[in-house]
Amino acid sequence: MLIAADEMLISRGVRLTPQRLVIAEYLLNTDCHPTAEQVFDAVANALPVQLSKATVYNTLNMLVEAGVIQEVYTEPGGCARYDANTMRHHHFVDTSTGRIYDIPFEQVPTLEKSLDGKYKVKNYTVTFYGDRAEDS
Amino acid sequence: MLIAADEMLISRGVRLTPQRLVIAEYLLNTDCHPTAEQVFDAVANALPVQLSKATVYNTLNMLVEAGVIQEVYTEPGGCARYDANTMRHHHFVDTSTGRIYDIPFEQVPTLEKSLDGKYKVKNYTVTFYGDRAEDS
DNA sequence: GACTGCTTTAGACTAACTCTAAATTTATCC
DNA sequence: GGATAAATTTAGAGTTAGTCTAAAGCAGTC
Ligand SMILES: [Mn+2]
Ligand SMILES: [Mn+2]
Ligand SMILES: [Zn+2]
Ligand SMILES: [Zn+2]
Repeated sequence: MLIAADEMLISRGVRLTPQRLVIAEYLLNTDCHPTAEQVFDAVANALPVQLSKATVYNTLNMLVEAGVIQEVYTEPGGCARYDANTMRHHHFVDTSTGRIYDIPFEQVPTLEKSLDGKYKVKNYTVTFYGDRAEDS
Repeated sequence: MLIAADEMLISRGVRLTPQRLVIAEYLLNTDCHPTAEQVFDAVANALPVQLSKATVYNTLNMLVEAGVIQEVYTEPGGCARYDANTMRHHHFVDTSTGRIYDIPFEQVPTLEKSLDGKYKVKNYTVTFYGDRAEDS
């Protein structure tokens, strides 16, 4: 069953528009970490009007601000990807397929405390690269 | 004392040109992880000729290929930074100054083994964000 | 129905590169 | 040293992933 985007947006104080609804609905129901371009392609023809790229970017930035999604960068020098998994988690990039998998935060030892007192760590990112077996 | 860029380049089979020499010399003697723009600004007037941005980018890519430097991305969506520290290491970004510090690899617990058998980890990156005290 | 304040749109603009084609430099051979 | 060939550099055009702008569309309020 689909996660209800309308309730999610309303609960975060975001005004509903058809554009916002389809974009949020798409993101809330995929785990494929799409780019802005991929979001545009996926939702454009679910709308009766011509969708603008500016609206896609504006909406994605809005959803990030509202805490509905996260912006993630997994490829050095690559473009932003969008992720409705807002739990703190890590990423694994399958370097042969390009697919991105979520790695639960608890599955990896915590690193905050590994730096000495000189560094006050507020946040950190871990991205793994390699091959994932059983790629179904 | 300065690290000798000419020997380093020759030993890697890179042809010497004045442009390559000043760029490599600059990078081998700083730990500030400069952007291409900053490299350009730092070396441009050490040369008797007009330096082209294309040469800076070409040379940086060359030095990466030759293993003399590393390209690192520490800010989400930000541009490439160049790093003559080619040891495997982590980065700490001071979010108030933007300065980037090297964190020795051994100072942080190894993460290769933390993922289950489904994932064959070939590489991973860890970037810390926060404040560094004693910022001299 | 007018006023107000979002929201959306097309397209101009930007930053960080990459590519191209011509000019310059460097290396090789005599 | 001079001819030739190959590599390098250069200015500027092109590209990609965005952001910004200004006008048009819509929604909620009086
Ligand atoms: Mn952004
Ligand atoms: Mn590159
Ligand atoms: Zn994710
Ligand atoms: Zn470094």
